[in-house]
Amino acid sequence: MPHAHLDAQLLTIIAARFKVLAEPARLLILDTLRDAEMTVTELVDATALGQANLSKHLQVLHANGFVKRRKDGQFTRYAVAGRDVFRLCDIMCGRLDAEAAAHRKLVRVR
Amino acid sequence: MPHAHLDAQLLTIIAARFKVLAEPARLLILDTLRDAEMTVTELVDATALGQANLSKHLQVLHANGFVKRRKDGQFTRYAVAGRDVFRLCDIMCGRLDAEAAAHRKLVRVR
DNA sequence: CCGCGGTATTACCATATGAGCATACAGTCC
DNA sequence: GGACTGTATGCTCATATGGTAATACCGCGG
Repeated sequence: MPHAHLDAQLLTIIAARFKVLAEPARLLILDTLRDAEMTVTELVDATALGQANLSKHLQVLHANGFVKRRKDGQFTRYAVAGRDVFRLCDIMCGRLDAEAAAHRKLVRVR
Repeated sequence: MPHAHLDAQLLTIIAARFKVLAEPARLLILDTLRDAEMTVTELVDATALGQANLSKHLQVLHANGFVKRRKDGQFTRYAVAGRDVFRLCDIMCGRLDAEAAAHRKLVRVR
């Protein structure tokens, strides 16, 4: 059967989620957290982002369910909430690869 | 083996791609084009977006490889370039479903 | 209790971008 | 060629948002 079209309101919500990932800094944070739980300070060191900036991005990521956090004394330890984020990035990268290949084919007509 | 971390420049490119999808209007366009090739005017009717606005969004979608276009006389017929866009949306929707379910579980403690 | 390190928040600026209008451009038919 | 339809492009405005500095908050150790 044909696909049911999406409601306008749902589209807005989905767009908002994509917007969270539409930011190099946030992708960097997610990539840095890929295999390890880290504190904010550790992230500051690892990413070279400002502390306030980082903290705000972490709030956004958390509010949208991309990272989970855990209070540990005076520290806050962040980790990615699920692997599907990376699946999204992988698909995007796949698109980039395909385009790059197509480009090469156009340029080098051998 | 552990995953290789992504280059900052690549992250910027990926973010730019996500940004294209971070817009309800563009998602609406893609959804409208899901199963059919359409002209700009048809899209204006189907989406209730302004013509100029629509045309600009189509340029963005095309520049980023999400739609392909075909000149047909004085018409320009647009179509989705690949199905992977919908895979991206499906993953996002899956996330939303999971959160909704978790919410219900929290609210209705039965 | 007080200072301190770790984190979150607020205020501010600069920038980016979506919407809409007007207009330019292109192809078709008379 | 001129009028008309279809599409793209500039321009302007309003808004949203990322970066940063200053500061508030919070838990811990002395």
